[in-house]
Amino acid sequence: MPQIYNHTKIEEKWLQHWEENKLFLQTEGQKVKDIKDKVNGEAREGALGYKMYLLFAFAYPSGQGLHVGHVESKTALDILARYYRMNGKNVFFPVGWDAFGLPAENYAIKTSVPPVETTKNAINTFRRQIKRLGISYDWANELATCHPGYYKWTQWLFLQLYKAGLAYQDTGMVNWCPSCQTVLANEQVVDGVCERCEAQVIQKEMKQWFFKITDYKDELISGLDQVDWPEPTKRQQLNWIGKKQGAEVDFIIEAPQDVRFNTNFLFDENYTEVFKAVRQFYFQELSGTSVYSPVLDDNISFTRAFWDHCICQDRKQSQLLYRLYSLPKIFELFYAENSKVFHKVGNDQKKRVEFWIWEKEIEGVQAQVVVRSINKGAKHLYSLVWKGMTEAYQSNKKIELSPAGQSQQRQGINTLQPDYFDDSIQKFLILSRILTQIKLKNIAQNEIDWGVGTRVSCFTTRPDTVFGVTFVVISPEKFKQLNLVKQVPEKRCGQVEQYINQAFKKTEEERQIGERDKTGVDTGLKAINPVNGQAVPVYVADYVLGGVGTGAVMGVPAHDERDFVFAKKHKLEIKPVIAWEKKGGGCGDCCGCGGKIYDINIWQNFYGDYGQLVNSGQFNGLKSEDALAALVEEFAYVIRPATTYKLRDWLISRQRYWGTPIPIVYDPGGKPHPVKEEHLPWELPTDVDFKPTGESPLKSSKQLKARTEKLYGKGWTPEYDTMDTFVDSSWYYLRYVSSRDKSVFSDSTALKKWLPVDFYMIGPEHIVLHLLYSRFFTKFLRDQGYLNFDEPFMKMRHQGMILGPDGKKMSKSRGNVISPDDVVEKFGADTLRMYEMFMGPIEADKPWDISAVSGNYRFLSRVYRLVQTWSTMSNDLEISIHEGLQRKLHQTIKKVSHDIPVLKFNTAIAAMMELVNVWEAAIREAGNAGVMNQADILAFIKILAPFAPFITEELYQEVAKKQVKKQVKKPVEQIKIKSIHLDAWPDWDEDLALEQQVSIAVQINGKVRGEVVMAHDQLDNQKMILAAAKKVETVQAHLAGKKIVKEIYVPGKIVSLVVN
RNA sequence: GGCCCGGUGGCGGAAUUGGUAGACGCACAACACUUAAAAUGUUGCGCCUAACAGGCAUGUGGGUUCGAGUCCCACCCGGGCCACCA
Repeated sequence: MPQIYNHTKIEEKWLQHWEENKLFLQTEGQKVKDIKDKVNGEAREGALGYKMYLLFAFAYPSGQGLHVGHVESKTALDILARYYRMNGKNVFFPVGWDAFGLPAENYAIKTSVPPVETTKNAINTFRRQIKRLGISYDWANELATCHPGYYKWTQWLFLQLYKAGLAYQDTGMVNWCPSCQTVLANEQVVDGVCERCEAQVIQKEMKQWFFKITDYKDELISGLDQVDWPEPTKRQQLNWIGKKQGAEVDFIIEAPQDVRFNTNFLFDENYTEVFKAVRQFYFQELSGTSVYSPVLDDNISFTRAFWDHCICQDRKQSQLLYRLYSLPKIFELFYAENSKVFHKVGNDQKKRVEFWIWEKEIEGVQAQVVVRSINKGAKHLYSLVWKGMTEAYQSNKKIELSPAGQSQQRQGINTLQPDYFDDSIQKFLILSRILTQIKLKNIAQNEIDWGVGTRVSCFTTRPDTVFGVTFVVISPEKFKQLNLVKQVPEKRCGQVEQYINQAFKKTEEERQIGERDKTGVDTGLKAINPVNGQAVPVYVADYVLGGVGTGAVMGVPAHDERDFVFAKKHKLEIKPVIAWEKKGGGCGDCCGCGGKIYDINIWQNFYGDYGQLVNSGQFNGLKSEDALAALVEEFAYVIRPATTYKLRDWLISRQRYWGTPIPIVYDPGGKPHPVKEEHLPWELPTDVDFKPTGESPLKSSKQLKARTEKLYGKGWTPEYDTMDTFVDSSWYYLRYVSSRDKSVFSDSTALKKWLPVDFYMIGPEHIVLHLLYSRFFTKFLRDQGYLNFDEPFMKMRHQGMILGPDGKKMSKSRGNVISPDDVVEKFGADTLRMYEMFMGPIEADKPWDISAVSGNYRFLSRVYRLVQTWSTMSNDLEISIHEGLQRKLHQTIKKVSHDIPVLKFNTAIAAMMELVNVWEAAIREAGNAGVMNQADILAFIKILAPFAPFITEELYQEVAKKQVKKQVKKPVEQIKIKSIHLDAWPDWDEDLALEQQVSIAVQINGKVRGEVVMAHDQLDNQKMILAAAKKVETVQAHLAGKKIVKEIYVPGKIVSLVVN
């Protein structure tokens, strides 16, 4: 029997043996094998049940092969897998490849080697390396995203989203990397340059596919309560979704005297009348007035009855709100030059009724106003109908409408149904919300110039500072959209237009991040602050972004840093409206009391703090937190609570070859149609030119075009873009459980058995997007009836990074990359695994230290030698059980059993090292190896097994065979022993694990001066212990001549004496 | 600028979550074995001090407590993510 630890021989032997015996395949083919749950070691940390789905972050098989960073996280998860298996859990531990992606394609561009080949080679390398490490993956369900058997279902998923209206096409400016020749997501642009190649990113307009992840924004927030994830990870998800609560405040932009009236204004002669109506609309009663409509050639009366419909209990809020939100839309239809008008005659209770229907598209929404005749001559406004909404209210019932663009049917609300307003203000608020969500072009656009009245909503998180508004800033985008340029006084017109054009160019070229200059231009327009009627200047400035909030900001320089800088630069008034409590006497900086004294010349951070309202009219003295409610109560028609989100829809189109083709075909008219399901997988063609041309490489494929025309008809063209690889990796954990299934994306029985994932190990680099997208897919598939859970990953932890020996991130360019192959060759996989687990906490970043590896190699060698010695000699030995060693063993089993589930592998290994130290000392003392019996030795090997699977298997087989040989007289070669990795985890004896003698430190005035040693069953005897403590010699020396003031005894821990 | 994570011997890191700081390993030193080296084993190893005894020590400064690496306040340093987000 060899005494020398030959790692290579041992590891290769067992690797082959396990492979041949299919040791770790929990599933065979697509069927999930049922394993009887063992009773032993039942759920030590509880709550996890008997199945255990362990998932390792989907890996991209790069050409360089595995590096030591992969080894750490894979080993950690492997230890869990082996531990849970030995504890009787049904473990599912699959592996697969996120195989689509840019590196293979870039390599193809350089060398013309097809990505299929490079990817295949890379996967083979990875597979070999991983197996060599002894990772106990279930290879039967291995998958790769670039395999048609997988991406068929990625495409199927796309089609499901498309059918549900959650995949849509839109044109927009996208980030374009001129070097990679592709569209980049915002998150792939770092400081204005491409994350991958560092080329300057430019903006380009393209038609793209989007997934409507924003539909799930609220559930993506609330779902986080269900999962056990690190808090910072949850916070990052929340940050990304970026839900902000605040308020929208409406400012009315008043055109100054020299405003240019449009000559072909429709209602020139009626201007005063319209003007009057609008004034009343905002500020007064409207009933009794009428509006002349040229198309109808008649007046429309806003009768008392009309308003009666609108009135409910709380007159102040409901009526004003209604007018505010519905009337601009009605007016717009009436006055729009290009609205269509239909005339219809119908019957209502046998009476002839005439209808006039105004129809116009307003921002993609077909809006209708129906007017019907009541009496001869008089016309009565009847209803408002909006086509294209997704929800509506009829009477008091909420009704779901089919998604926009899907149905040609008219949809809408009968806003004037009296019973709609029957009971509560709540419904009214809901209605207002719906109406405000339909973005309208400004009621004062183009031809109609009201003289008053462009309404600009400003989103703010600080409605409490609304009295401090001294200017309003509108983003260039919004300014253009509202057509406010037309209202700008002539002499400023050129300046404003120039600024806006410049701002757009700036976005096009690229936004310089470093430049924080608060440029802007005074438009000469004035906005009315609704709370105090003050007219403040309106600026256009590009520090306000079109896509954020409402694209317009109320400038409160006293309490917002950016507004402050802007005000200073443009010499605008700064008006503090928040007061803070002064700490201490408020004496300035003499005593560090932090007296908060406001100075409009310097910006200080605390200006942004909450406090008490001052200079705010009737709201003075109110706390910031209470201000919104009070403001809404008073100014409901111009201030309303509002919420904004940072999250945008997910742009999935990539102008790339090596990805999943988007399953869409276009008819000769250019209209998109989904590829029929029977044509899936919609295969990626092979006859493409990889060289970048600025267009999708698939355009060069004759195969693809021919296939499309053959299946769909002449003149039909395929979609040439492929999908973002995040799409592939957002559902792979569902496919694992039945990866070979050809009939369904994932087998429902298998899903029920294994999902959701119990433990997910993932690097911190995937925290935001991968998780967000995966959660979105899970929720979508649940809503489609395919899944019965809300969150895919129940528990998640992150592995840290292994840094190079220089303490820097490993990278090829730094030349500090460590290959696991070299380490495995020199020390073996067991040592590599042990070392990486021993380096420190799994979540921390740790530098690689090759000399430290030898410590673990030494440890394994010692273990090997010890067990071998014992095994060789045990026949001739008198076994005398060593009590200290027994106790240490059971303490170690306990410690390791507790540490593994919480991933504290480093301390578990330290504990085992201690045991071996004690063990060796005991042997030295006894003079021979007979200090442990066989059961104890096997128990130790077992707890080491998850960490070092090869050496433990070897030793276990040796020792166990010996035992069998004693019982049945057979040649050793014929004895078959079950693998250690399928055997049961050892139990510990709680009594033995308990420390018999406990040393209790004695402190005097907080300093340790001695200790008393107590038997563990005496620890509750406070009197005795205090007495003993005082008798300790070293303690006595410190007590001499002093008086004991206080005596404290913390059971089992410490005695603390206070003397004077 | 915002948010997050860290700061403990020469190094990687322990510390039952408020109870004897430095487990375990590396490196280092001395010794043993050896002609010698490697390997292996034994012993030592936070700093100050000749030493006993003691004193000082967990980024800095305060605080709470019988007792603080751990809790609170202020600050310094390093790393990561986001960034003109109203």
